Amino acid sequence: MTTRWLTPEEQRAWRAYVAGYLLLEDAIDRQLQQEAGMPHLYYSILANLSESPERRLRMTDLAESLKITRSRLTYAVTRLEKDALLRREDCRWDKRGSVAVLTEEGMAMLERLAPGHVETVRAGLFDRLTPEQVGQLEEIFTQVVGGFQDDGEALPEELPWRRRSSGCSGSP
Amino acid sequence: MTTRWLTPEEQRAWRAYVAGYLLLEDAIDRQLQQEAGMPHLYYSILANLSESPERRLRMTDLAESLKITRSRLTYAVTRLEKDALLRREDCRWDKRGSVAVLTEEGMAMLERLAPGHVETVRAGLFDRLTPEQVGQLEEIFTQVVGGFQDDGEALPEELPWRRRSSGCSGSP
DNA sequence: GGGTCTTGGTTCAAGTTTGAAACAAACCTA
DNA sequence: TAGGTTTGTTTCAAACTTGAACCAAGACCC
Repeated sequence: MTTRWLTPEEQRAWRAYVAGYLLLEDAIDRQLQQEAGMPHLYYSILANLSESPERRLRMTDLAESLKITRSRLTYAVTRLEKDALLRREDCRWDKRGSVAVLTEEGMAMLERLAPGHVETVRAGLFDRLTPEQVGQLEEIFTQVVGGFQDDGEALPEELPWRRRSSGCSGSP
Repeated sequence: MTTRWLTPEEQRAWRAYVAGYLLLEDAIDRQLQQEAGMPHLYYSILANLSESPERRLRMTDLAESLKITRSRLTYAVTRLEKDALLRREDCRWDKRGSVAVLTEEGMAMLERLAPGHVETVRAGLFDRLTPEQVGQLEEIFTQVVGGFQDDGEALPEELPWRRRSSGCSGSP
């Protein structure tokens, strides 16, 4: 089959989108870099941990939830651990595994950074959108994310009862 | 003033958006990397040049149009030049300037890559959206981009008649 | 003309990302 | 239970990005 090129509408949308996310990411990265010497992803790691039960998550689950590679996560976590914002612990039920745990310092850092970060996200995005557009944005990207889930796993949750829970909770 | 946190709707939209663009960028990068050993940005540089008059653009204009730093562009252009996909020429009207010019090889490469690239963008994004959503996406990100224009330049086009054209066209 | 400021572009070191390869533990199967 | 496969994670080198510092060359100003 011959290529289905983008329609003019799609082209315009694509260009706007690419320009927009570059500007937005840039603004966010710059803000966090200034405030804490840390890029957006690293903030997201801390934020993600802070919302998990006991503020801990297995590496693979964290990577999956953040949509990044394990290797990328390893590097980031090593750095954050060096900064004492989180620590690694061995998973007691699976000796291969390791879990990242947010430290008190990490939590404090997050609380310090959150207002400025939110402000940047607002200024760059939400303050420019109507409530309807916020809904549209969610809908659009939920569909996008959903699309990739299907691709990756062929049959999502093929064997639900075998899915290991992220596990490794409970204090040491 | 106390922080205006994100509403639940905004939070959901933000999460979906961040996850979505990571997956999308990843898919696009991976596809181009496989096909041509080149990340998305490098493809965009070639594409951008191919659409300019005489397939040439000044570095600064190119950087601005792509929303990236000059330094990042310098690095990318150096690499692409090494691959003979474009070449640098001196700007004759401004001895500081240099222009990137798409070569025949570059154009050929672009034509080879375009179908697969479009297919990836379609599969990841447009095939999952209704025509209305395409319009919404454009609207949303056009507003986002617009927002940043204002920030950067205070008064956009403050002195329109002084705006230098990208210039440096015409064959050597 | 000779400062001074701005603009266009590159360079450099430090930090990050990538994908493939390496490892080790866990799981399976005969 | 030994051998083979899968899974969880790290390591490594190569590529890319970042921001600050730098070097011209234009522009402005007296």
